Amino acid sequence: MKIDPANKADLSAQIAEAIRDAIVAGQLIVDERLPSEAELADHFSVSRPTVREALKRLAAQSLIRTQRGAFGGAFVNRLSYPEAYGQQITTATLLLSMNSISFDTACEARYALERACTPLAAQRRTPDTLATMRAEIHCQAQPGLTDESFCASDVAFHRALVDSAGNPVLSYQLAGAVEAMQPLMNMITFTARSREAIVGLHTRIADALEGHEAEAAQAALSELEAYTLTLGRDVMAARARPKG
Amino acid sequence: MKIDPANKADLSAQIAEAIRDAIVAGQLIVDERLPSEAELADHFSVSRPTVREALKRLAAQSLIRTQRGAFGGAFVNRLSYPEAYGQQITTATLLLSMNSISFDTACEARYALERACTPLAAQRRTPDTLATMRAEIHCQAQPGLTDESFCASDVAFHRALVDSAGNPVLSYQLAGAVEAMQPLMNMITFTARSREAIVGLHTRIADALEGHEAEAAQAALSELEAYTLTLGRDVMAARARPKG
DNA sequence: TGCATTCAAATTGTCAGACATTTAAATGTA
DNA sequence: TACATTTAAATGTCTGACAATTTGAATGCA
Repeated sequence: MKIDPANKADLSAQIAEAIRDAIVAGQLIVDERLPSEAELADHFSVSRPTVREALKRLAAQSLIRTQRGAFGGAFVNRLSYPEAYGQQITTATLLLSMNSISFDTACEARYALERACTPLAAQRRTPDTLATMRAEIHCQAQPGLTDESFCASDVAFHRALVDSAGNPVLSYQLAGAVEAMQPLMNMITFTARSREAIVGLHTRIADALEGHEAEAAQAALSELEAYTLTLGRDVMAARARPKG
Repeated sequence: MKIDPANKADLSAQIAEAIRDAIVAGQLIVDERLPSEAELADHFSVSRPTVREALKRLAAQSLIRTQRGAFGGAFVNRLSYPEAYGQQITTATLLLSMNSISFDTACEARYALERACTPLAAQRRTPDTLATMRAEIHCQAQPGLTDESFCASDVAFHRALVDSAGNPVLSYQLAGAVEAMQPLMNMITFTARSREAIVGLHTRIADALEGHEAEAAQAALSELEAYTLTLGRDVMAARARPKG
């Protein structure tokens, strides 16, 4: 973990990068303690606040954790799946909300990725993930549900579908695609009829996975994509219309 | 953007979270200027260094950018694709390297996701992405290439394959899956014979995309997955063997 | 000796004030 | 008008200090 060149900009960013590089390169092992802030300040010839700003940058990325007290300090953090999930979701959500992505584009990406999971899910689905899907389907069929709660349950169903594939890397990668859709889905008003249609397709997917029928699941998923697209387009058309 | 409760821990984290929530909730628009550090310090009743630590946390996540000078300050940053790519890649790479993911699991996830792109890629591939794939194939056929350069070119090929789908959301989601595999692939020693096989499969994929043949591309991709898996397993077996 | 208590040291968290640097607007001048 | 200078506002950095927290060792007592 070395020095900064004669660069003149943003010392804390440079220091953070140097430490990050050391972690990524494996020079700092998980749970290893970094030098104290005072030692780091001395090493990089900067003041302690500057070092602290650098450490906070790393903490924001879950690369380190800090502990107060004697023999405390900053430690290289094992990036856990929940932490990675969280970052993935907030990043994906912001990317979609800030870059005027069309509903179609986001929808296409989400369903393409989910279809990638169905063959594995049909093969490996567990009683646990099936039960989750059934429970969410039951929840979606409740009459008094708000649109927002319906969307939340929809997301939970799709998450269970992805988890059925039994591949944690896949679950991590899909977390963003599934969760980031929720704000877009929340713009849709779900009529009783559209809810019924969605619940029916969800049931077909769960049935297919339970019966280890990959193609049937994929077909139902594609139908769901097409139906979601029409719902989204209706919303856009209604917005474009001159009068309410 | 409001107050902190009577919580006693880590003011800078609380402040960062409050501002982040305001951004995610849309209370702070892209390119909007945040109050100055002094004003924020006053608003939250903390000192300026504490505010600065909070702002550095947000800067590390590309949520804000800062500008010096008069009428400078912190501005809500539009999360661009390149920035999101970068975060995606480092997070995915660390997740894989720190959690003892098996080669098989990572490989399965990567190829499942790539297969999700091939139908779209076969439909929308452009002369540009095809040219990139051809160029990388040509590069991979060079005799004097190091294993590392071969891997780098392999990653570039797959990235072009993903980009062929013409869906930026998909490209973003796949960035982590594709790039994070590179360290794992770097452990493999590519013989002349295995390189030949891979180049052959890459060529089949490129040909299939050029001819808009989705199934052929998918078949070649599946063969490539199987072959990559055997290469990875050979490495693992060689490591497990008692003597060199 | 054995155990509980106390104390000291190390380290992060926070604060206050100051100065340096950068940038753009305002001002002055030819 | 066009250009140079000044000025003000803001971030970047430093110094020094104190508070809070945690651990380990020293201490006191039975």
